[in-house]
Amino acid sequence: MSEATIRDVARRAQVSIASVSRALNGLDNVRAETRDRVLAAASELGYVPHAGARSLSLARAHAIGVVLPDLHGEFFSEFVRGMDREAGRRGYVMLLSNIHDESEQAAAALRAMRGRVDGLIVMAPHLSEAMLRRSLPAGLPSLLINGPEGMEDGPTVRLDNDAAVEAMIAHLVATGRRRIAHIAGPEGNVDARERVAAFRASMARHLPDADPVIVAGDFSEEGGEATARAIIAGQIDCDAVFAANDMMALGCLQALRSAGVDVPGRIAVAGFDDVPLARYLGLTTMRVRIAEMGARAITRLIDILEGKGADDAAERHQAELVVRSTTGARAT
Amino acid sequence: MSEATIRDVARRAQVSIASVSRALNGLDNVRAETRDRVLAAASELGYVPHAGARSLSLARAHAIGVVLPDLHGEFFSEFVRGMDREAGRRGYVMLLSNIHDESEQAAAALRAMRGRVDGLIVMAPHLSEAMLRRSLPAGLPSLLINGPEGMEDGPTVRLDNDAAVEAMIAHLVATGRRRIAHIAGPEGNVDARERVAAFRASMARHLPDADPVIVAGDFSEEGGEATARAIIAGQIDCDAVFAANDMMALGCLQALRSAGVDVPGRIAVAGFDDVPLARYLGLTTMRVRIAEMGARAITRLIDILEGKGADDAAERHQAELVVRSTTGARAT
DNA sequence: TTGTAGGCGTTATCAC
DNA sequence: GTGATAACGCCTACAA
Repeated sequence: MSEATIRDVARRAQVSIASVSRALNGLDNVRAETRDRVLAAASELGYVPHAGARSLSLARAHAIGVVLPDLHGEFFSEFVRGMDREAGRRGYVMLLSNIHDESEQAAAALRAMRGRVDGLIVMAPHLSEAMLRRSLPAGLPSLLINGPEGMEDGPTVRLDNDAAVEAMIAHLVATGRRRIAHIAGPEGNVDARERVAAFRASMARHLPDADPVIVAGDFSEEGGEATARAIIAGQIDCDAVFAANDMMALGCLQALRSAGVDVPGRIAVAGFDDVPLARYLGLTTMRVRIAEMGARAITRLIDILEGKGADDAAERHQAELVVRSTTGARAT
Repeated sequence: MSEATIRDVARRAQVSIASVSRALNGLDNVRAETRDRVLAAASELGYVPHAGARSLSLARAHAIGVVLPDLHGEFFSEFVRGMDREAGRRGYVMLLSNIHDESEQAAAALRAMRGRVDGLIVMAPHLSEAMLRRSLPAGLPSLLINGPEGMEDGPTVRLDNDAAVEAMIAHLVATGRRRIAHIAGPEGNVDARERVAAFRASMARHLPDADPVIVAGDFSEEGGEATARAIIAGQIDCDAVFAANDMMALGCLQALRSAGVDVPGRIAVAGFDDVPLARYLGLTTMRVRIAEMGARAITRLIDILEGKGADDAAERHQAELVVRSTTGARAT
């Protein structure tokens, strides 16, 4: 019942455990015949090396810890898939952990990783820099994804929100929009903050005379619907809505249309992320290649772990403008 | 730089490592003053126990391995979230691994878990029984989710496809449908197979005179569209389509509607899973509470690990009929 | 109450 | 080429 150990294999093959280890790890200083005996014994016993013991002895777990906030749907699954694939390719396993809030629980999740992983990937758009510095285990190399500002002293991967927002504003302006409103994400979120700032900057560049309208939102459909109601009620005057994510854009889109507002005839609607729903409903948006970001994070972290040179770069990934039917030309 | 060990704490607190261990693990046979000295030393050094070493000595890793096929979107993320939450609550971490095909790679992924986890949760709707028996590590308790038939000798969680299909057929029949077509999923998939069989049985019960139409599909939108084309071309005569998952149902729905077919007036469309898109587009479907299934799997596995009695039950989870606008009354 | 020592399953450094 | 043996970091009898 209990698993065979290297000792059992040694006994059965009539050799020392040292030889078993050598044979199984493919070292060349073993006689061919010895190797065969060991291999045979191992397979007869169904022996599988104990990864825990192995990593203790090697001081290498061949595992990386991934700490994520509450992500949803395609975003989460694509991200994890990208990481898992790359990790698997390099011979690492992935230890996944969700953190839900700012509290102790996050620190605990990080602590629980010590001694089981060789490095950490942390996505924490809502954690503060102080919090992060306090709870990141000292000896563990870690890479931050979309982390808070001011943590660029270590390796980092993040979305280039400035370029993305600029691309969208340029598109809206090019298709004749002049009064563009932005639905922002939650304040605690770094991406949301960056997008608002980028929106301001971009608007100042393209439409210096316009007064940029910014509506508060929370990344949920409901936020978009509220904005739509305000537009319909005449409280917001705009000919385009650019939401900080797709769900808000879709909520807004649906509310506008069911109120009989012509989209894109009278008002253009655009989002951010390119969730499947966006494609399905023809929403213009910025596509984020999240699986790729995950894979890159893993690649860089493993490169660091395996000593392919220090790497403290702040890598920015570009989003891609996807024009669909919610931002066509405006009605004249 | 390199992490402090229990020895460093012992030295600093001027006690033996045994006392450190006792103090840190909350055993009561330590003098209060000793405990305080240890705690102080530990926190000064920022000491965090080495989980790997700990699990080697305890023979318990407090980790469970989760092996999944290629799942997508909300299905994957909800499932993982359900498991992660429950695991975290019980003090376990989750080791995630995707397997993509039937080959060696699956066996390797399972092997890589040995010595790092206490138990395994395997979701493998596409692996054969033989394959599974061959590669499941002997000494590792494992629980199968939606596994192949014939593996009910161990603990198991699966969807009750029979009841789900029966509920949907009953609903369709009750709303006046008589010629119901089923779009099946890929043949290698257990759920798809079960749904086809259940469809046959259910049809025989409700409409013994009807000749059940079954169209091949592959769980993708495209499969649904093909079916829609066949219907429009008159190759399939039906007044209702019940697809084995939502994506196919949605593909079919969209193709039908854009060809001007009245849904549900002329043809009713129903799916399976209740993905967010289904809710959004008003698709009638069977809701699968996947997070709950994940949580239950974790709960049961941990109960087994912690010796709360053996548990070889084959637990079936019920899906829930969600009636929306694609299956209203038919036009008369 | 505390400390010493052995063991968990490996790998690596020595001798031989 | 092979075999003892000392780590790796922790827990836990057993002794004191």
